[in-house]
Amino acid sequence: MTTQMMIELIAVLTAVRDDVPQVMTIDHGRLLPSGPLESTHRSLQAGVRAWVERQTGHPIGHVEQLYTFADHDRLLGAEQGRMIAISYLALTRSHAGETGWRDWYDYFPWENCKTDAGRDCLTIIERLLCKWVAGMDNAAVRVRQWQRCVTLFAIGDMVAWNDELVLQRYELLYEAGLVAEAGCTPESTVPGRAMHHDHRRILATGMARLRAKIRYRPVVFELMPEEFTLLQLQRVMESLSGVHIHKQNFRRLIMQQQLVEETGGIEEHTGGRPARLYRFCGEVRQARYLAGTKIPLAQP
Amino acid sequence: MTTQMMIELIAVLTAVRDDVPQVMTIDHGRLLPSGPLESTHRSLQAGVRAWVERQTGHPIGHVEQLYTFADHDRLLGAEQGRMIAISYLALTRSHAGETGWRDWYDYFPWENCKTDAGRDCLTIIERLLCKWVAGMDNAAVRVRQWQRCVTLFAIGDMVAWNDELVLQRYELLYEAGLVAEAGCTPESTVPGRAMHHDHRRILATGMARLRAKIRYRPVVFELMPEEFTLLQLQRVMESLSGVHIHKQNFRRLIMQQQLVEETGGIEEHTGGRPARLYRFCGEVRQARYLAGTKIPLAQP
DNA sequence: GCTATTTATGCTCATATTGAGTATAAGCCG
DNA sequence: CGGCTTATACTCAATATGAGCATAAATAGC
Repeated sequence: MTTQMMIELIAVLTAVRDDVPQVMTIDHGRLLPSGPLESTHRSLQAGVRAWVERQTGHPIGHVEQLYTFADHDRLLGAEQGRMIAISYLALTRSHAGETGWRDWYDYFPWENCKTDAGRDCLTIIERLLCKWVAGMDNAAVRVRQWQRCVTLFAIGDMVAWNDELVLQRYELLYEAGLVAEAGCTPESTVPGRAMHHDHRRILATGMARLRAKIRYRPVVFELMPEEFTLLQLQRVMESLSGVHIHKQNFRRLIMQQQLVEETGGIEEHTGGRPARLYRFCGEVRQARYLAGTKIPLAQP
Repeated sequence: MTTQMMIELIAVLTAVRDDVPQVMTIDHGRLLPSGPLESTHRSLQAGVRAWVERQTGHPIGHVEQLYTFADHDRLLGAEQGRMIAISYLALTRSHAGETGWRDWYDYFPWENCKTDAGRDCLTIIERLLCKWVAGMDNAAVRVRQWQRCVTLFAIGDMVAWNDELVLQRYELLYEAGLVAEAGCTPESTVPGRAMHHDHRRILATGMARLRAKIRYRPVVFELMPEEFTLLQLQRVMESLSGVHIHKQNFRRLIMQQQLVEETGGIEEHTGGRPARLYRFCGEVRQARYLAGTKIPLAQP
């Protein structure tokens, strides 16, 4: 009855470079950093850190658990028992061009609504989903699924785009047969890079978690350099969420929450008036850290 | 190097009975329902459902993953490899007095700030924590730990009580040696029932997750009967969060979000004017479901 | 030097949301 | 009937939010 299991640790390691969110990959972008839990690992987190740091050389800041999977897809041999995958979200500061980093939006172009490429991709998806539901026999099912498409992809502006529904959107596209999870279908009809196994889905889970978390916890600062201007901070937030932010309101909210303090330094090369430099000071203000953070994320 | 693992599934099954949140236990309240993942289970969720329904007879509504643990405390024998525990939060409607149900606040009396018993417990904790930090050598550490106590337990009204920090509070008490996790220390100085292994900690994780989730997703309705009055709904929310809610504002927010619709029925025996009965209608309004829910949770 | 352009930063204003309270309705109990 | 309870509608002030105007201070082109 009871079977022994193999445990695999998988990391969605994210950094932001030149205002583009990136994820660490191996195998030419087809796999996330991952490896089996070993007896030398003192804990699951330690195991993830070991695997990731072996591949990047970076110390990782924030690490948090994402999800534990054990689908029947993940069966090993009949006698060997099942494979269980424990996934983690890890954040690190900007890197100096090591290999393995790939843009988030290479895998999920439709999630980058800020850019023309993202909007074009959404147009394609809209048409394909329309065709998908049109081909359904049952009218009630057709209506319900179209409703789902409309809310998830904000079709027709009836509903606002919700940037946190990365996973739900991916799963809808997967159900509709518009993405190839295993990468073995070269005629995948929606733009975007595929990954092996369910790694693309795990990446979606990590993106969704991070987009949700930056709204109420000051985790963005794990991705920022020691000193930064407020516009740099805003650009990072925007690139992660894929949504525009009203500049003046963003500053207002950041300042009034006292998450940052001036370093006294000035960034000269802004292309305009020089900007003040700030540093994160929420670590010491533990009260505020636990109380949570608010970020204004407006619609395009 | 790579070791095989035993997987244990653990459920924090919650229901609300007579406005008191309860958790399903076994072994006279000393363990959460749990059992090993078996090869007959089609998925992890299915395994949890199987274990829980075997013990309660109830169909469970909402099930969501909480956390996966693999502490070194959880070692089996040297050769047998480690034990991994995957915990789940499960919700079910009110039950008719089966055995095994225990009040949340038997284990965490201090989390029930609404009641006098809860406030008394907090007074005791405040004194004990004060003594704990006073006994520290390093002044800097003492200040930092006292700051932590103040923010987590809202000591001295400098910070508002945050009902979601159940786990952080428990871990602080544990660090301070004020609770006995294994239940083998009869002289545990803080009120509250103990559990075996780390089950009390897992319960804390579940409580924290549920308290956080009811604020932005309509999961409360999983705990409600088919028809209910708005006061009944409010009482359930209050008992889960352990915090008072302003009645009129609560109604306003629930109504304007259109999460419920009138059934046309009337609850006569309210002790005052009869109340209208409502039912949850958010399942059909998927847009609103995905968009999220807001609940006003004020301070005492 | 002057002007257009760019970014930084301060401030205003209408609107929406929230917290708190008042007022009235409609049942029960003695 | 008056006194109690709960239900429900509405008001009002304080805050928060979304959107925009205005000014400051740099650079680039002429």
